[in-house]
Amino acid sequence: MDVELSSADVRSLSAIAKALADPVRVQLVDVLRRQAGEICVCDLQQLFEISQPTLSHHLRKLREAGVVGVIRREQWAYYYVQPESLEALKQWLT
Amino acid sequence: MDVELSSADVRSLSAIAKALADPVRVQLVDVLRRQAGEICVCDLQQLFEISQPTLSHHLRKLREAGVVGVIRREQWAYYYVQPESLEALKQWLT
DNA sequence: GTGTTATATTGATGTTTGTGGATTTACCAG
DNA sequence: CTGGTAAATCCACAAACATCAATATAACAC
Repeated sequence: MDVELSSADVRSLSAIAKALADPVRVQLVDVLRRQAGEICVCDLQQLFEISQPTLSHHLRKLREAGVVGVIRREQWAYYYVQPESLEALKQWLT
Repeated sequence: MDVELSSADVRSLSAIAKALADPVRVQLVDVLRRQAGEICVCDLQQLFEISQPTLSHHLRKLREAGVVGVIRREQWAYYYVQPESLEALKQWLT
């Protein structure tokens, strides 16, 4: 595509970039993408040396940007990457 | 590549994302990439409805992240995209 | 019901950010 | 040298952010 970005595009792209603008969140997305499936928050906790509220905060940021989704089963929450959001950024970078 | 990200990779990727985590900067990069050459700051001023110090601030952020470079000729400063930096992010997203 | 576990939210704190007015630096033209 | 212009830096301030302790919510086990 070669048309100008709409202001909606600009806002959307910068929002996705903002979601990735933290080392913890880049690593979270990396782990989730590698998994190619869902990961329980309880498992993420062991991979990151941050407090539980901080992890929850970062997952929320990613969720609000549409980068990840969550499904709750029983008492657990399973997160997964939503590839479309990252695809938009990738396309723009191409 | 399918190896784990090093902590340097993580920091580098999040730093580039951070540089793109603002609508003004996304638009700046978009304009610069479209141009496929150098653009004078004096021309950028007319495209953006922000003060000169604010524009300078955003260009500095992009510069510090290695996303853009600058060359000074006479009394003007010409900015250009450094594609390698964006390529790293794009590769990770792929 | 009580107790336990998983996750989210609240509240507080220190840090970073975006913004623009005022100033400075650097370069050019007389 | 003086005057003018381009761009960066300084300064202040409000808003957003990352972090974690404390608390709340929700689902399970008994």
